[in-house]
Amino acid sequence: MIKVRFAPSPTGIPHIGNTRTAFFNYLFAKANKGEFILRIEDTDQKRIVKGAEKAILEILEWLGIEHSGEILHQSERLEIYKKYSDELLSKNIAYEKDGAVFIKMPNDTTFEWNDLVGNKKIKFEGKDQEDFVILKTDGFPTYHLANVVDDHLMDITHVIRGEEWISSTPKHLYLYKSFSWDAPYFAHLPVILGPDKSKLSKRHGAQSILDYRDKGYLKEALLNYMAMLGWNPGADKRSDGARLLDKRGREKEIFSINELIELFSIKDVNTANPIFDVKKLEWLNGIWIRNIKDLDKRLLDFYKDDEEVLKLINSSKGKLFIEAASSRMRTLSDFKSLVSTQNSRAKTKEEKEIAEKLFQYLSKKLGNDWKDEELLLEIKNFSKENNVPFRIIFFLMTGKEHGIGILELNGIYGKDFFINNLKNE
RNA sequence: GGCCCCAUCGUCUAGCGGCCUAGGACGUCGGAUUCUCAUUCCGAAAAUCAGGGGUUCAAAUCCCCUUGGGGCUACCA
Repeated sequence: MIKVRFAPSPTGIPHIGNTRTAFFNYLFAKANKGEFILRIEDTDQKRIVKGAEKAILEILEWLGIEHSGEILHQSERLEIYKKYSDELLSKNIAYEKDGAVFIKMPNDTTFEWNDLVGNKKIKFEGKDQEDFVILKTDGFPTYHLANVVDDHLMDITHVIRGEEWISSTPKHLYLYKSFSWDAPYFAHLPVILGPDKSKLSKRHGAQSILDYRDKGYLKEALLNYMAMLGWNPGADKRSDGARLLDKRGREKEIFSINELIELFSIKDVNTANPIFDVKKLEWLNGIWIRNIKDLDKRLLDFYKDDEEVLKLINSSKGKLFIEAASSRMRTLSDFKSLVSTQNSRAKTKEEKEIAEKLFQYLSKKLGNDWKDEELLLEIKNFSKENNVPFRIIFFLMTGKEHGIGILELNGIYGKDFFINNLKNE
């Protein structure tokens, strides 16, 4: 049975790259009816960041990346690593120096494996390998030891991790060999780069999934985007060998989590480093906002601490607001400004005169009942007769330069809203 | 520096020897629809497939070199 793991170290809040690694492990497990476990690699006591583990769990939970079984902490398994370190010491594969345990790397061995990403052989010569520490003076193991021991003990079949681990894979291979254990399959995912082709970092704006969540991105969009960064469903998924197409006949790129699970294959992961493009993420988020069936619930959750917006959504007009706003949102945070009745700026003197004129005009033509069709017709007439561009009229009537349509606002607030704005200083 | 990975429009990518005068998407620019802004629709510009050598009847696709980018080079992961 296939078993994979996500093994973050709590030394910081995971960014898009780390999270994608977790997601690919999850997709791989799900796609193969396997198991996905979570292991916290807290072996570097000095670098542990308070709250990091909590953030990791929060991210996974929010995205719906569920693990099975207990969450293991390497810091609670020190005796185990000590035991295996001793074993290598007794086998003369390891030696002690300055109170730490080192592995003596053999010069005459070639370390080679077939990497699942790109399906290629990667080879390192023993002579290029330096001895390395497996047990530190503080009694904690290094990643190399703990990782190999745990992966073996937990029957991990596939190690899917970031490409930054390629260089240390020979160390791991040697450890497996020294313990006479079978090594798992390895799949090294290319790291995601920032717009300037450097490693993704704070400089590239909000970096953790939590930040994106707080900015109003949907998990569906984030997951969809992360999956498409460096992966795409190969044509071989279809019996006729054709590409997956959408309704318009274009290559499909909007995928639900279930579709991703169904289509995911590690063979289809790209070998090149993709660059994170927030523009495409925004576009995807807009698509998902317009397609998600429970937008109202998402908004309620997103604005759970915002009384004002909450009241609006829960009001009898809530549905109309959401409907009117949905095509105009790229993130959930757009909702608030969209439904706000706050004037975007003051009217100029000239605009005030037009507003008054428009008010008189509409009152005269429409009387007491401002019906949609007539309202629209009269606005157009006024626009034409007085040579006032529609965008000015929109501003005068709604108080904003752009936003939800006049007819939609008429349905929500009725004529008083417009009159107020026209009369408003 | 050494070792390793990578290389198709600005970006994400399709492509696995003939279907490629290289397709799609984001972004950009035009246009249509439209009550502003969006949405939706249509169209355009945008890659001599990093460069150079091979192999082959035929190469974006295979091989080599160069260049460029990335990773590792810690008693960090």
